[in-house]
Amino acid sequence: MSMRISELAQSTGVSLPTVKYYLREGLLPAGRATAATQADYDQTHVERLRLVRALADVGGLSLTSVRRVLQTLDAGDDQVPYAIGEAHTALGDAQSGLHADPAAPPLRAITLLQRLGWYTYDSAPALGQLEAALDAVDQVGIPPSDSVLDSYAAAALSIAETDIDGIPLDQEGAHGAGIPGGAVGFVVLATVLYEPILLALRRLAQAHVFAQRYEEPSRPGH
Amino acid sequence: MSMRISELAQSTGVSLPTVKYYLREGLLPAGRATAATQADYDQTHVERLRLVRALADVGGLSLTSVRRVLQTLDAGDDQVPYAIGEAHTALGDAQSGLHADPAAPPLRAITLLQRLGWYTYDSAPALGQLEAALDAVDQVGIPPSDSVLDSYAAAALSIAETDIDGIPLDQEGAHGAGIPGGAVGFVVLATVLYEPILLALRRLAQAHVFAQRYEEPSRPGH
DNA sequence: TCGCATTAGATAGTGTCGCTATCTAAATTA
DNA sequence: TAATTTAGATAGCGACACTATCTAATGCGA
Repeated sequence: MSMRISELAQSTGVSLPTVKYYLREGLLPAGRATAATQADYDQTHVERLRLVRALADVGGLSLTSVRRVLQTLDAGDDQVPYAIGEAHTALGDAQSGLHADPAAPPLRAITLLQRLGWYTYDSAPALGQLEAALDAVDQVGIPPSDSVLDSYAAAALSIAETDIDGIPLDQEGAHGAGIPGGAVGFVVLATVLYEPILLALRRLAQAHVFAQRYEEPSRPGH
Repeated sequence: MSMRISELAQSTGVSLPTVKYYLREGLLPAGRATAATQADYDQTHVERLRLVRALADVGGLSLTSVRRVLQTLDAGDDQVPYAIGEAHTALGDAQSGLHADPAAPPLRAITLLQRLGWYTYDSAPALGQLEAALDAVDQVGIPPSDSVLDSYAAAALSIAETDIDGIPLDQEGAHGAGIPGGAVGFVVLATVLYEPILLALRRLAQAHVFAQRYEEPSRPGH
């Protein structure tokens, strides 16, 4: 299904100048050139473009991080045991401006994981993120108790099991042709794109629990 | 404990020009003026400044969102039943660039909540966020099954219960003097600042589950 | 008391990010 | 053939979060 650049823009809702910009930035592969001023695009471009927008808008990644994720996806290294590591490396510390002192070892995070009995590999970017988050929260004066951390960890573990269960074992996944399948691809996408779902559900659950506990005839909200 | 602006900057690790910028932007209250070119700052300023940095850096909020959160905190409306609503309103859609069509009702989100039997109040910003996230994830080709959503929801519910349990019932909370206590304050801060902890734990849990399942004595061959 | 550093307050400049606009020459399509 | 579209290049723009500079007043130290 061949299309021109203007159709590609139209069918994804992305403006034409932006499509050109993504091409320049290497976020979208060039079309098949048919002449000096003409190129053909197809369904893979549509899917790739939608993926870029999803990672940027929903996942909140910078275009630099999007590019890194796409590279990991394209590498197609579908060795399941490495998928998580590669996924998290691709995401890097893109998630937030958490950096603390990258030199200092994330002691509190490591201590917590040991208490939980979780496997750790020291270079995990998430360790640094966890450490920075714990530090910040302490400084603000609302340090989570160990039991709160345990609750969070238990919930995180259950989510992670759901995530891992979802990994497609057949190499080429079910998703679109513009998006490499396999374990790495799935893990990257699920990690980033299910995140906002989880966060939204947490907030909705807060409202639900709240309503239940403080049930009153009059409605909250405004 | 009185201090000058340069000490305030020093003791928080924020550059002096940035402190002045925050003062201009209304993110930090002015010091007590002692003369035309002199003002005193104290511990509340230190705490407020740390809070601003935590919300911005760890929570990933824009300074505009930070200002909104601070206003909610300062309003000091500690009516427990409204805390969640106000907290989420203050956070608004600051979390990500999720906006979809704000006119269209978030049908899928509402349907999901009904299936879960969760209380909904229609204006919840999180509903729109959930809807946008679900849409995006579908378009990319990795739609979550109902059972995945149920798992996520169960985990979210358990986290929310932990969150609500943590609300200090005594009005003025235990945290610093620069940070209003009470239910609204706690909920706002816990919602934003525990988020990165949860996300980091999820990733670490993924690595843990992964390691357990694919445990192998030697490196897997090719 | 002299003199230098610090300060408040105002205004202007900087660098990054994610586009958006314009231009040219070639090719397509009507 | 004339109008439109395109690739490719270059330049501009608006938001954001600072950062720098200036002025006049003040503190504080010797």
